[in-house]
Amino acid sequence: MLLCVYNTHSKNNMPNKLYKKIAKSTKKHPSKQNIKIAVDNCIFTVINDKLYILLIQMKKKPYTNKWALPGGLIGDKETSHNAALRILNEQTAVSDVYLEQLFTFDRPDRDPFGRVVSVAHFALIPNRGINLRTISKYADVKWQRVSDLPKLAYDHDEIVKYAKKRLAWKIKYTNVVWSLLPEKFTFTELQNVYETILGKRLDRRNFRKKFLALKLIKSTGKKVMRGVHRPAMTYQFKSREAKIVDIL
Amino acid sequence: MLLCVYNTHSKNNMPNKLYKKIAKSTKKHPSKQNIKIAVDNCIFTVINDKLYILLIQMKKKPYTNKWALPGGLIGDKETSHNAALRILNEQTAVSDVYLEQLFTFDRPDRDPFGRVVSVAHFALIPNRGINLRTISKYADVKWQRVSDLPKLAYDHDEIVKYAKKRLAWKIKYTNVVWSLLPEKFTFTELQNVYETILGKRLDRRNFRKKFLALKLIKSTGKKVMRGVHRPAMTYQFKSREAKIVDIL
DNA sequence: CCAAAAGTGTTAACGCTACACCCATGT
DNA sequence: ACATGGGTGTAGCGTTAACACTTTTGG
Repeated sequence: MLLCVYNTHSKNNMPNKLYKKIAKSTKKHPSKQNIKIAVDNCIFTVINDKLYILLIQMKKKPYTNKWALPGGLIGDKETSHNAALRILNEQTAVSDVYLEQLFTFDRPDRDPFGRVVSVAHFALIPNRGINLRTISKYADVKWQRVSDLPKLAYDHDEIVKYAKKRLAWKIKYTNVVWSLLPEKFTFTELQNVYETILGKRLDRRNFRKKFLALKLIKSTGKKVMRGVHRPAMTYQFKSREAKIVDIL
Repeated sequence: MLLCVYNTHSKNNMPNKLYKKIAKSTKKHPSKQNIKIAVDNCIFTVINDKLYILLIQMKKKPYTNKWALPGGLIGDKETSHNAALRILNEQTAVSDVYLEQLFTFDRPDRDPFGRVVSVAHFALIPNRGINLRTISKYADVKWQRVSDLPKLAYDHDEIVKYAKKRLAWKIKYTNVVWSLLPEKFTFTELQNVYETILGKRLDRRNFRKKFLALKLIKSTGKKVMRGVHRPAMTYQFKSREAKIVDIL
């Protein structure tokens, strides 16, 4: 099942005729404003019950070999949402993604190459055998444990900090967990995601009770072995769409 | 955050098609970007227990005489926050203001004059004898009841809709109410703000109990007459800073 | 038999909701 | 005296948090 999540602010009504009209009339804004606008993605996933974000390694000075969030300028006819999807696709080729606008970072000195305002985005993807690919612009790409982040380029430390907060909130008050999990998962796996993100242990019985009461997931009827012990029932989400539900 | 979820297996898989189109047309990073960046303010206040927002009346075509949110381009060395403050000041001359970034609206066709991305801001100000002033750029300025809004220019309807949601959330889960109230206020006034914003009536005793338990406000010791009935105690906030507290 | 995680209920404390009567004032 | 909003307490209910033993498997 392929899934794209769009927020309502990036409506899909962008007829090409309109682009042309816009292109023709762009001189009507008198200002000599010289600011570029970009997108940076904070992409989370869970691998072996640990939380990771995607980092790229930069080539250009003064950030040579520094790690940073993947990003890039927005196209003239592109929404920031689509720019974020495009950039996400450059590294991951995933399609099953939860994506939302995070915050716009605009300190005038945040980019040494000139004034660039960044519309940071926040993505959650399940770790289903994603093949990372490095594009020529970057030296490398990798998944980095969130609990062990290096100092990042630009103001990306700040963006990640903000994104972590948003993630903790999201997971508590919405059902976005589905976007971090494989299609079938055990209750322990589900709980581990919560414990990792919230940074605290939860009572197994209470967690199970509460989560089942939300009626978001159903048993698949199949059990799975996850080690030398009793097999665990697997579950799946009944529906994969964004909802606001008070979870924990 | 409002979300639309599209399943690409379904018949009407607009997003996926659109995504591919965009991905193709903007594959390479745009070297020369022609996008302006602006700020729009959604400024709330409470007057006589009713919720209002500040609107300006436009002069230029095609929006002549239409109402809109006050806004303007960001200066080359200015943060969007400061731009929002500057613009707020053009109309209101208030200093006691709660201001935060709301969302970045970036539909390519949102501005008929050219591509302008707007970092919408959200402001709450107390109604302490604010004198509105119209600047020459606009035909007029006014406070407009939120329950009775005209159709606005650009995508400002959408911005206001989003801001109203954010306000309802903020008032429930943080202590920002202080920014909508005068220094001293009665419990009924406080409750009226909540009822107006949440759009429902609240039980007087429970509201009082709950709010007092938060220990955010204290009695001033002075009573005030608000009509032909028993005088009411006035209260004030102990501290006027942003906190997250579960209120209602 | 042992280790290791899966699975399962009950109780006590707390918080929330619902609800009705007296008080202080100006006319 | 009366109309108007100000001010107050309690009881029932539902939700949450704390807590321990049995089951299933592979080695």
